[in-house]
Amino acid sequence: MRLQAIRSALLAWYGSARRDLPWRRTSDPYAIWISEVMLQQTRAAAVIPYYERFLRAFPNAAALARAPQEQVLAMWAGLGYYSRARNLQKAARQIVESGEFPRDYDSIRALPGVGDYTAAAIASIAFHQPCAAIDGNVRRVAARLAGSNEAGDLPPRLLDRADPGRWNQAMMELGATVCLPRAPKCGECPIARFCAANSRHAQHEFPAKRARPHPIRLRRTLLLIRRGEKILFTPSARVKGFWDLPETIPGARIGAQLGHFRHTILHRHYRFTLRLAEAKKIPPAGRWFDPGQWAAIPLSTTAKKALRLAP
DNA sequence: AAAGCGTGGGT
DNA sequence: TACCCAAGCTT
Repeated sequence: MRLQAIRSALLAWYGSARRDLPWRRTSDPYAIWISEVMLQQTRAAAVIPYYERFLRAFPNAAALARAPQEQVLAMWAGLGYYSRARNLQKAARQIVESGEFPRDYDSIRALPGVGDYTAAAIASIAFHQPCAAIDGNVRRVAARLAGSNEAGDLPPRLLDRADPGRWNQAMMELGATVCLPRAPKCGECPIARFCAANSRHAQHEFPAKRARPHPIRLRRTLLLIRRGEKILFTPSARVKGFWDLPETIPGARIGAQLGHFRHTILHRHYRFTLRLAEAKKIPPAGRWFDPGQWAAIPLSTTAKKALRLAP
């Protein structure tokens, strides 16, 4: 494999074709860490507004460490995989405790919520350490390049030791914009001439696809219970740490149907019906929030969708 | 080590 | 509509 020729071709392409993403304008390890955690299993386009708001609210590890967890979850609401937000804050407290952001791969890897990929990304981008960051994009690019689903040794061999952070981002950018999972744009690919899969017209064979759990369809009713401007919320039955509209309240009088919406949580496909209701006795865990408070509390996505239907 | 964890955009 | 799957980590 012509490693140096591949490096030159990909880096030349990255120099001219990369997207302008906000986390590429910083060299602050804290900001790079936040962006990498937000990007776990999440598209760049979805991350951008969250990244900007989060850094404004919590500009450094100390600010994140001292914030109430409710405020951190409220900022994360809608981004998904909420254990990321809890781990982020746990890690921020460790960083403040230790006095500085960890600078080497092993110490970064030891932070809660940071696995092999994220540690390598931070170490290479923020600290110029020679670590290959291997995410889903890089695995796919490597598998096609080598024409094999056992190409795990390729990313570290290919890593550009002169600028590992830039190299890792170039590999991921190629996977995210050109070497796409279902319909790769091989005609636009700067390294197609080195690609074993492309030469055999076998791009679709890589990577091997995994089995998925079969979908489950569910129906649920949410209740809209008002007291003046305030609405009754209860702890979410689906997403830990979030507030949702109640589903059932003993003795409640169920009234008019206000609308429907769909919501999927992993393989569970819900169809929700929103109904007006009145309740004499409310559950002890219930709390009343008016619209002015909704931005400051962790509100589940189902509650947000339901409230859009409320007259 | 397989399974659980969210959501939204693309096809 | 239905399905795919994304800059993964934890237990």
